Amino acid sequence: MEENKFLVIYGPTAVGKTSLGIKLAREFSGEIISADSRQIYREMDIGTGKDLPPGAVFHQEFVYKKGVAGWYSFSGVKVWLLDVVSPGERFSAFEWAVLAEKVTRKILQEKKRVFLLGGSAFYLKAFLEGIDYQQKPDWKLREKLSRLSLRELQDKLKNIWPERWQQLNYADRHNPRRLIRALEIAQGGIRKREKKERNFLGIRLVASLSFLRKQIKKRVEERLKKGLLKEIEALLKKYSWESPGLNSLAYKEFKPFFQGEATLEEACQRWFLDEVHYAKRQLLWFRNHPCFVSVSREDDDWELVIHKKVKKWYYEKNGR
RNA sequence: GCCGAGGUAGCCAAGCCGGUCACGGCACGGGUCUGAAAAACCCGGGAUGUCGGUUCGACUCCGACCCUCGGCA
Repeated sequence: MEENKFLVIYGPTAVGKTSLGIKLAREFSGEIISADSRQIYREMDIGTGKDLPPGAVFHQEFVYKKGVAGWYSFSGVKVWLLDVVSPGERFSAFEWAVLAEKVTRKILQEKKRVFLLGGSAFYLKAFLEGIDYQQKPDWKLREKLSRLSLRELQDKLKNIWPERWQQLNYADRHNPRRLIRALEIAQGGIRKREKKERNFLGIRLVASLSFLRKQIKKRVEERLKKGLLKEIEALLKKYSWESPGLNSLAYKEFKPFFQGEATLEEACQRWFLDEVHYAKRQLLWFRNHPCFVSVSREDDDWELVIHKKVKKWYYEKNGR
């Protein structure tokens, strides 16, 4: 098996990545690593759309720091990195990339191909290209800095790390999170890390917004029927609205409802819109990346086209 | 029919006593992204119900009309 020849399947929510991934994995004997920043949370199945097969059993393989790595079988295909941490736990793109790396080795040991599949672009990016600076999140510092005004954060960064300030674009200079992160790196001494270079074929499965709107609408209704509200109630018994996991689509929108400040209908409307906005933002990633090919889900031959690309990727030299 | 309230963008909504290209929010469109990313942030286009009147000048004042809402009948 070709080492380090990854297949990446990326696309907006509700475009149909998972079923595509399972099909391809079966045919090309792959195992899937889920790149989903919300499905890493245990106990959050309906809202995050894990779509676990009925009676699916979690097979734990190893524990690394706070994360548990294991797999579920989807029609015979192993899907890794679901249910990694509890909803009360913070997680990061970097930590995900580390786990994904470890899982990768397991999969290769089994002589299987590695498929990375998911909609969390930043997670994929962290795995595929690495993250430049090494500096762990310092939540105490972040909390302290978050009390400063935008202006103060900007001035601070200009003083402490002027080069970084220069690099930031207009949008980021107004983004407290980015400024805080930059200050966090600066106070840690600015340690650079080597860039990663992965050999991969990226499939970017896309669709028009009107198509996605329809799909999202369906999903929203399905998930409500499946008992999303009950799932949230159960979560609230153990966690709170402040828990990292609960700050997810399909959950956070129901906070006003559960607190009596909005009707169910209003909450659902908000949720639907948030999902659409999310899909729109997802559509922006990787669209000009040289290793990604974009295929529209609305083309009649989309599956065929992808199939050919994958085949070429695995069986032909320089097949991209 | 009478009384009261009101008609500002797709929706919600500011606009004291008339004076630069009419505040915002949501939606919509376009983007950013290096350890919170389903996050956070940036940019953009659109509006004064209709007809008259007063005035140098009206979203703002007056009149009529047309709608909407609440109450009385």
